[in-house]
Amino acid sequence: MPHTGRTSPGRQLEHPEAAQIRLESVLSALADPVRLRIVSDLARGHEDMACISFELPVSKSTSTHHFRVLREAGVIRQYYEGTSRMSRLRSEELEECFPGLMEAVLRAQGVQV
Amino acid sequence: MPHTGRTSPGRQLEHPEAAQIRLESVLSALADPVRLRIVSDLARGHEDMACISFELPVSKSTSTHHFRVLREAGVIRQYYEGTSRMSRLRSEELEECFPGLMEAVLRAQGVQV
DNA sequence: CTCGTAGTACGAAGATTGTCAAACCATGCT
DNA sequence: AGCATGGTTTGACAATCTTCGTACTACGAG
Repeated sequence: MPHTGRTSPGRQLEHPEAAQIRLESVLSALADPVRLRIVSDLARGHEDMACISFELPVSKSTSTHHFRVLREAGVIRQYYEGTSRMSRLRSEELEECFPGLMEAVLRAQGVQV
Repeated sequence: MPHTGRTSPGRQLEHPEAAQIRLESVLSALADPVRLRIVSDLARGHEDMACISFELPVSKSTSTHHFRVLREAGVIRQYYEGTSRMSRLRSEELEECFPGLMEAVLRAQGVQV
């Protein structure tokens, strides 16, 4: 099977554009311990991690739910890589929309920024 | 009744100490349009405003609820002044706990910081 | 003392949220 | 083809949240 060395198509994932990211949604997304931990882990150099490698204290479906909330709020970007789904922080875009916000949140979480 | 020129005792209002303020609670408190607006109004120079002068698009009881959420999260400090209740941002303490957080949120709300 | 004003307390209704299990789908490997 | 793995979907449930109206309390003014 031809594999161009790129990501498989998979299903399309909805992402808001940078301009559509709303502060309220971002704050809401970050106001949960599980999601705050996901974000911290991503910021702690674990960019492009598969969902499974987060070892969250919740079930698979709950995990899916939290990643979706983060994605739809515009906090992370996700893409398929084979059978797993990778996530990364949308740092630059968030910095553009809400300068200093993520940095403040991450620092409050004890993440080296 | 002797009136020393100070605030009336009123009922005691619960406020978390600076060290007890949790990031998650603050984010949660800010993740609501009504409360975000209260905070913005307070930051926009309307320090020490009585609840009533906010002209919020909700009923009195709902208003009380939102102010309490903000107070219990440690975002605002409230005290009685006669029959009305004054509120002010706990800016310094928040800056101590989560440097840059409020500033980022307020700027995202278009408030001059 | 009486009245008006500012706010609180107490349900209650309705929406949203976090959680799970079970069934399902997609990809990659053998 | 068949299977294992990683993730999704659906439906359910309990907890929490936002909202309201009504009844109540506290203070100040007349």
